[in-house]
Amino acid sequence: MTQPTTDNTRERILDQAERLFAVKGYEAVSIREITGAADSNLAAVNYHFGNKMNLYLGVFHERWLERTRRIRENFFSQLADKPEPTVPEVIGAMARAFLDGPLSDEERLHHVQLMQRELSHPGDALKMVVEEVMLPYNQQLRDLIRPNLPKNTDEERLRLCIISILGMTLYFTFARPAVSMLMGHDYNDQFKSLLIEHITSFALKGLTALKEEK
Amino acid sequence: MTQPTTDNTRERILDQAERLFAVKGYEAVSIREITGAADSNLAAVNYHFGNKMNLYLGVFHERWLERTRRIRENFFSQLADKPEPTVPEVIGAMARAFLDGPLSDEERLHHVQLMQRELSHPGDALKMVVEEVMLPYNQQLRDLIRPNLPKNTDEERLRLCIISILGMTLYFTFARPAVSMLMGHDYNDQFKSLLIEHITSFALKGLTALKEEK
DNA sequence: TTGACATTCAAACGTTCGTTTTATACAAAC
DNA sequence: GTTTGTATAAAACGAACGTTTGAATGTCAA
Repeated sequence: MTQPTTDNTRERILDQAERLFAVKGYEAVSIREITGAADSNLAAVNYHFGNKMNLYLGVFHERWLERTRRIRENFFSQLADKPEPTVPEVIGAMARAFLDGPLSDEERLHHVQLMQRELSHPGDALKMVVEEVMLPYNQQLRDLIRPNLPKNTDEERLRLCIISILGMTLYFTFARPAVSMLMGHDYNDQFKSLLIEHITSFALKGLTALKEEK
Repeated sequence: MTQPTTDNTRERILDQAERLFAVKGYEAVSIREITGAADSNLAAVNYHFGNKMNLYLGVFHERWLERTRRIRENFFSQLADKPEPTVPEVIGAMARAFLDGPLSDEERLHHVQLMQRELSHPGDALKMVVEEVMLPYNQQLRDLIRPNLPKNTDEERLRLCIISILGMTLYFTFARPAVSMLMGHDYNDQFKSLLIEHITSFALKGLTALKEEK
């Protein structure tokens, strides 16, 4: 083989780093723990990524962004055969893409946990998360929904609605342990369906608030 | 004076520990940083609290719970002269209690950040947060709202609505930097008013989804 | 004044951390 | 065959960590 395994170690480190950073947080994970889980040498992190923070940013650039792309693709594929999707179709597609989409339960949790960490404790990755992901996705959602709203709909209020819907969806993902305790049962398939249903109908009704401004 | 300052050091440590734990997270803060900010000796933490984790739990028990109590009091005082408050009055009071209530901007941020950290990365304080605060508060909100809903309203769906409204409200607090970037301006008084208005109207409309179940 | 107790302090404990260094293995290039 | 470059390995670095120790200080009752 010419290129047998160019960089298997690097990929294994990224995998384990994403998992551990998501579960425990940046400071709570040591390089030794990551390289141990990745079956590689301690110095491999510094060889492939320079230092720990660069590995953290690498997780976002080479893993997290990829997951984001898959969620977005799933979202648009749900609307592919609908040239002019209705609002409930858009909202439903978004809820399904996040809660029942292309990611496994574990992947989805890690994905949102990493994002969550940057949102509540802004670090070096927040700018990228907002500018490269949240801003364009928010705008796409607005553009899909706006044709179905009154022409004089306030742009600022529409933005707040989109943020609310996404925030609600994220909340049901990363606060899963608390939600389970509050609801009295865990996240089985039936409950996930109920969640998607709830988010869709609640958000759909919430959006009607836009039609009643003075 | 008989009891001049029984334990001033202990209180200063709790103050600084809450601030630093909220801003940086548990693992990112060292005992040396806390005692330095509190102008006390390094060993004071271990003398007054035993160890670092006990100090963290102490922050929740002796600071965070107190803040929760003040928010709840503010909420109920808004409804004090209304024996049978309407749904918009309840929702509005909740949004104001969280976003414009008795806490300073800094206090509110720290309060929600601490809570947020436990929700997204469950630790030893999550059980207390959910059982002593979220469960009773959720129930009180449900009891206030239910009289104004159809009698056959599904209890489970109502719970989901309450969680959604609280989640939305929390989201606008702890994700403030991201929201600012998405909205294009910062959290001044005018924007906070707009937020309260938005949350109230969006949640009110969202609740109407409960009336249309099969 | 003495004794007992509570609190503060400086110093050190052993451990773990991120990072660096040095050496080794192995491929392709000359 | 030698050189060059890439990847992994073991060992060590100084710094910072949480925690413990034992002496010093202050307070109040006897």
